[in-house]
Parts: sequence; C-alpha cells; structure tokens
Amino acid sequence: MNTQSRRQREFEQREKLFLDTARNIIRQEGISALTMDKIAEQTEYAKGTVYKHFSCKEDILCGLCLDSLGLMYEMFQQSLTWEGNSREKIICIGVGYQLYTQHFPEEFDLLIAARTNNIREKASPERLERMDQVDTLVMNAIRAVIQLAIQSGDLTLKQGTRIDDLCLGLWAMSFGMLVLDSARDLITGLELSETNALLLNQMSCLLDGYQWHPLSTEYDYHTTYKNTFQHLEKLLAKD
Amino acid sequence: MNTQSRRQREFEQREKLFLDTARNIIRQEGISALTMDKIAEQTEYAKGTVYKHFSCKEDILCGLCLDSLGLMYEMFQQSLTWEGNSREKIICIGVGYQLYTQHFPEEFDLLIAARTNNIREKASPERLERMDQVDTLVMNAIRAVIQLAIQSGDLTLKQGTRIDDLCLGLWAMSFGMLVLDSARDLITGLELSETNALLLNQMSCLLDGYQWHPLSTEYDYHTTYKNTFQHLEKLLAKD
DNA sequence: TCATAGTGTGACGTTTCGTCACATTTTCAT
DNA sequence: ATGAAAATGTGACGAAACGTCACACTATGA
Repeated sequence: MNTQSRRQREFEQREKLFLDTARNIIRQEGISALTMDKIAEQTEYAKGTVYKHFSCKEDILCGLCLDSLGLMYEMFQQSLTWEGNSREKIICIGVGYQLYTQHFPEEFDLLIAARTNNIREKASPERLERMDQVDTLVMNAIRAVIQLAIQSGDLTLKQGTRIDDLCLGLWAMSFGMLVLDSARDLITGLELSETNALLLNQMSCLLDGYQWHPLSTEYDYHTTYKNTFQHLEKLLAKD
Repeated sequence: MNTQSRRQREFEQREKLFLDTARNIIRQEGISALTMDKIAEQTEYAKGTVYKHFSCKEDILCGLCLDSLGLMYEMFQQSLTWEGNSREKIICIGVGYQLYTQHFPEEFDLLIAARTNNIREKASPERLERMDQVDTLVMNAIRAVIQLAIQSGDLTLKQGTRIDDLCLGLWAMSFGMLVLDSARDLITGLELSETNALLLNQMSCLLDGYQWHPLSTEYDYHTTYKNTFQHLEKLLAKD
C-alpha cells in the first residue's frame, strides 16, 4: 500500500528530472540538440528508462509544454485576483502572457510548435489529451473575467456573439502578437513601436471595439499596464 | 550563353519538381513521412541531386513555405483591387488569408512551423532570407490599404500609434484566429460561433476600435464578407 | 575526336531512434 | 532470514534517415 504510493512518487520525480534535463538542453543548445541519448546520459539513467516515461521525443516536447501551460495557468489565476475593474483584469492576463513569453522564449517556442502537426502526429494521445485539459483551464480563466465583466455591466455582448468567441479573439490577438513579436527580427523593414506598448495598444483597440467599459478614452490603462507588469514580474522573479 | 540559360531553367524546373513531390507526400502521408530518400525515389533522381538544391530537410520545408507565401501574396494583391472602401479591402485580405488556410491546411501548418526555432535552426540562411523578403511583400500589401485608409480620411491614427503597429495588429489577429481555429477540435469545450463568422466579427471589433470608418454599426460588412468570399473562392478554384 | 568542365549518383559512415531480452532490485509470503 | 515472483532498469541492437563525397557519366567546344 505504502510502497505503491512511494513508487508513484519516485516515478513522478524522475519524470520531472527528465523534463528538467530536456529543458536545460534546449535552453543551452537549442532544440535540435535534444536527443534521447543525451537525456539518458545526463540523468544517468538508461535510454530504456526514459522511454518508460515518454513514447518518443515529441512526447517529451509536449511534456515540457504541459509544464509551461501549468505555469501559465497559475499566473493567470494570479491575474484574476488583481484589484481593479474587469478590463484591468484582462490586461493583467495579457501582461502575464507577455511576460511569460519574454522570460521563457524557448518554452513559448515549444508551445507554438506543439500546435503543429509536426509534433502532434507523433506525441502520445494521453499527453495530447492532458494538454487539451490544461488549455481548457487557461481558457476558463479568461472566460471568468468576461463573465465578470458582463455581470458587472462593463460589457454587453453584441447580438450573435458568444462569450467563447470573445475568449478566442483575445487569445488570438495576444498569441498572434507574441508569436510575431518573438520573431520580430525576422520581419525586417517593420517600423514598430516598442514591444510593450504594442500589445497594450492593440488590446485596447480590440476591447474598445467590444465596447468593454471603461473605454481607453475614459481610463488610463497605461498605468494599469505598468502596475500589473511590475506585480507579475516580481512573481516570476521568485523562481 | 544559350546553354547557360537552358541549364538554369532546367535547374529551376527540377527544384519545382522536388517541392511538388514533397508537398504531395506531406498532403498524403503527413509531415513525418517526408524523407529525402522518398523524394529522391519518387522523382527518380538520386539523393545527392536533391541535396544540390536543398541543404537539408528543413530547407525543403522552408521552400514549400516560400511557395505558399508567394501564393498568398498574389491573393493579397488581388484583394487590393477589390472595389469598395478601405475597410472592405482589409476584409478582403482577411478573407483571402482564411480561404488560404482552409484550402491548404498542410501548407498553413508549415507556415506556423517555419516560425519556430525547430525549423529555423537548420534551414539555410539564403532561404530564410528569401522568406523574410516575401514576408515583407505581404506586409506591404496590408500597409498599402492602411495608407489608403488614412489618405481617404477613413482612418486617423491615434497619437503614438504607427502604421506598422496596425499592420502587425491585423496580422496578429488573423494569424492567431486561424492558428487556433485550425486546431479548433483541440480546444474541446469551447462553444464557438461558426468559423466564418468568427474572424469577421473579431476583425470588425478591432477595426471599430481603431475607429476605422465606416464603423460596423454604419455599414453592413457581412455582405462584403460574403461577396469577397465568393470572389476569392472562384480564384482559388482555378488551380 | 578528345580533353575538360559540369552534372548526377548511390554506397557509405554517422547519428538517432525505439525495442526487447535479459539483469537487477524489490516485495512479501513463508 | 530466505527465496520465488513481480516489478523495474539496462544497454546492445537493428532499422531508418541523414548528409557526404569520390567517382561515373554527359555535354561542351576547341
């Protein structure tokens, strides 16, 4: 009975060890340097043991994404507690997303890659399933703020628009901006404002378009942005 | 002299043959089934010859993306000629983007993957360079419409916002929506409107937020959407 | 007609993957 | 304490794919 749970615990610890090692290799040498043999060697386990945990290399990548998503979820939960009106809470979530991508560019890169068939074709169904679940949790965090906004009267959905449409819209805008911005040096010849102003401005326009009150003309969200930024940055620094 | 140019032509034709073959393999068997040996075998050339054209597998993927981007650019150029106000032109571009992703999901998948270090770490610098160039062309198409809108008085940029910020915002929203939507079945538990309405609604809100006239309250863009959709779909059907 | 430059080839060495039969350790009933 | 059985860990191995390169073949033009 007791040994059962100990075994389980050891198994989970080892899984964590493998993932941490993989993460380090990617951070230090890039994703193409990640091999199963290297993970085995650095952890001083045999390759077969690694395969007891992960069905293939892509499965490990998804495992790393799962960790990332979990971290992101925690941060989003933090954002929900931010004191302020509903729009400020949404901004706080956006800032969290942005900070995350800036602190963990490699992980974000993986998150993008994991939306790609390249990876999904190979990863194990179980882990893909788990990723969906965390995805849903993250979505729920956003959904909660939207519902709050509707309840408090800050937001009235237009005819034919659903809550989840808005969820996806906000997510899409943030995701898109961060993907494109993370590859900003690729897009040569673009004359952009500085990164931080970019996301806030675009989100402000979108939220104004939704008629989510108070509008950016009625309220100073730059201050909100600065404050949430500092707040969340402190949280991140703890790691 | 003459033989020179003939050689050159033959070389380009063969490159196209390799790419077409690769595309077919991906479409039929998925990206993980793509191997250099398979391309060589199917084209009845030796592997060494394939490597005369592409430095590695990832380079081929980028080659496919280049083709995709070229096609997209052509479609965007078409959109610029759409008769209507500046907002309708932007919508036409968005619709083009959407149709593209729906018609060529595999290619779109590659476009996403090609923004990832996974691929970029390995592809040849020359081809990455060329991709940037086409990226820039595509951006220019969007930029042109924004400039038109400003000139015609439909749009006035807010203080501190640049044309390229708006470019990126529009691109980000569309890209984000299409990425997330292309993986829509992943995000279980989401209750979304149908795909087509989604992008239009979100773009409408964003454009309203920019105060890009005529606003969606003053003009029926659903009709525009339908018309542009049909128009571009005909163009695509020609292939 | 033949020397030469240019082009194409596929066998080969290397890397990495993923497997599996066997070795080692742990457990638990006696 | 002991040993049989169950659980766990190992790493040698075969297969698959990559990318290279010395050589073979072909085209060119003097």
